[in-house]
Amino acid sequence: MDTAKKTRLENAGWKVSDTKEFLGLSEEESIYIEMKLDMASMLKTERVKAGLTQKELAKRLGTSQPRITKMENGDPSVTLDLIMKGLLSLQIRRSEIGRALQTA
Amino acid sequence: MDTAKKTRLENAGWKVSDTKEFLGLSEEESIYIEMKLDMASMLKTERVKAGLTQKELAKRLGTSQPRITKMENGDPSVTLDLIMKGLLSLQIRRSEIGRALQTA
DNA sequence: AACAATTATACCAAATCTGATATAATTTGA
DNA sequence: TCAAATTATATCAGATTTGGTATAATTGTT
Repeated sequence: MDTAKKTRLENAGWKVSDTKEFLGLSEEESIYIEMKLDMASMLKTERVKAGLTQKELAKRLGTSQPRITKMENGDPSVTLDLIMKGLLSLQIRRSEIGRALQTA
Repeated sequence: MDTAKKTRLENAGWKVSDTKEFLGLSEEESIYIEMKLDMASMLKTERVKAGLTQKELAKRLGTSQPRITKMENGDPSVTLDLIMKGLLSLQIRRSEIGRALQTA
């Protein structure tokens, strides 16, 4: 089941409650995905806070701008590893990451 | 990161970037690796605490016992994603993971 | 010591992830 | 509005990660 279908349903007026219920994921799977999505949006927040464009962050990380888009949007083709490296390249401290994970 | 540590990591299978990049990114790289190693040993600690063998955890996670070994020992061929999934499969809460990241 | 149970190492094919490129869509500013 | 800047989508080859299997090493028990 894919994102396109979810979007289609939503555009048709369906209110899809949450990722877990929709995809029929296990509890662990959904927590994992939410963790990743939260870290992804943290990356975007912090990049903007730092006044950088995706292109600039891409250069700093040694990757391409399109990949930054994927990272920030929680694309499934992006690992938590890559997102963490992105956060660290923005000088976000490990303690901040931990706190975000804890409270999010 | 000093040369001894770099050598130690390389001998353990970690590929540390070349000198130029090494100078610029060493801090982030080492924090990332330490994060992963800490999560890895947390996985081992929690598995043992739960009274499970690697084989049992492997079955629960849908993988093989040898991969659990790699996960617990922080083998470079294991992503943070996989380690997180392991922790979650042990019913470790996200908040605990966050706290561990924060304080470790 | 001998045996069983557990953990670690080596290797592989298949699946997934990555950076790159091209280009489309959107946002921003004059 | 219009052009420039920024962000998003599509595609792909190469690299990395994955689960599986075989087996070696270690640990624990009698």
